[in-house]
Amino acid sequence: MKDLINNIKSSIELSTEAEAYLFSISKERTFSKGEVLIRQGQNVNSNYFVTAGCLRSYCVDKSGKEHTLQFGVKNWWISDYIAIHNEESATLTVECLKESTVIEFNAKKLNRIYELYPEYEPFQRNLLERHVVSLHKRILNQLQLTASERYELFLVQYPDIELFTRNYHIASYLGITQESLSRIRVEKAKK
Amino acid sequence: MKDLINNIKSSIELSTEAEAYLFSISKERTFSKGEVLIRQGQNVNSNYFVTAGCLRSYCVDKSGKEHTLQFGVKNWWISDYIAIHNEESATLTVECLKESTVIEFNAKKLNRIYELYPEYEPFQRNLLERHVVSLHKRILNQLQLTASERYELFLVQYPDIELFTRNYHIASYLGITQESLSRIRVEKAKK
DNA sequence: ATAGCTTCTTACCATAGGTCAATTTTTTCA
DNA sequence: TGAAAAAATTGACCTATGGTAAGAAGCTAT
Repeated sequence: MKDLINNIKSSIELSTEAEAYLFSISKERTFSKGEVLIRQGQNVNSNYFVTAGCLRSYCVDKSGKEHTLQFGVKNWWISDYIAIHNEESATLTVECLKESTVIEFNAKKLNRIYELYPEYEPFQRNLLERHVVSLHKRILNQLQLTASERYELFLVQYPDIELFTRNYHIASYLGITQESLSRIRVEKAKK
Repeated sequence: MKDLINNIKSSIELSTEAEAYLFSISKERTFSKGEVLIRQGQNVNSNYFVTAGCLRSYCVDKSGKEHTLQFGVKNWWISDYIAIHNEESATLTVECLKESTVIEFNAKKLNRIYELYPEYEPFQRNLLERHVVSLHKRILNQLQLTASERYELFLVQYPDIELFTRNYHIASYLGITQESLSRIRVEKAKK
């Protein structure tokens, strides 16, 4: 929880009251590899701030294939924002890829922080702006790069993630099959 | 400009002072087909709210291919948010696809509205949240749908856009070539 | 340590979509 | 309105990536 408070305080001034509120609506939790935090189809009540470990959010299409939307690593937030924003049940599943510690927020209560402590707004705005920028970049990369270029870039963006992800986690993030990723790795090793 | 004020007032309460500030940092402008509002490589000073018409933002890759990031239609904002947020020169070009009316904001001055009139924050937060949600959906669609499924979805999302876009505008948004889009249309017509 | 999973690799073939080039259609504007 | 330019279509061929299936390698739990 300290991690998050520091993270927030590095960009805005947070009153003791607001800090106390954040405490009161959250809970530090630890999940082990394979555990599911949010399950496609069920209600989404939580928004998670990752303090350690690695998680991912993905959806499963009609043919059963998984598609990874996001990896959640230290100091990132993860949840199903489509569901939260539209007040629908989850379109995504969030699962834990290695032992992780997160701060679980009640999404509805977190959303009330803006009325209660408007000082929090700039923090969230900055977060959302950065998120939009990274999504824009991801879309442009998907449009213009080949699979192996996307993989190279992925390795730069998430340097250690290969240590605790399965091949198909990465492949399904890049938009290719695990077999193709395997072939790409072989080609890369040849050089 | 009325359009925008109404748009804002439909979700938040806006003081007369804040309204006056918005007026003071913006200017209604009209662009005709083919005009460029922001050019890749140059400085980005503006953020545009579209009141009529249609624009698009795109980047050009090393091999000269264009990739459309976004279409800007009535009541949407368009600019190069990568450049604005990172304070870099433009990675995108924004061009006008048909005669359009926009409200041009000075991006830096618009950014000061949060200190001056914090009441504006919830409006922007809602906008950013919706934007994030639509980008998440777009990424998931790109990962799981075929080219022709993406085209069908596109037609639902932007019903009238085919009237004033070129084939390759749409193709480069969907991540295919214009030739492929042409073939997809032929197949669709056969049914 | 080893049985039993899960994941990864590899080989072969299939296919969606890309490339190039010629032709037709549409748009633009003098 | 009609010539020139731009865009769209089409055909022949190509390539990156997918699908399937079998075997190899890695984990996990007793």
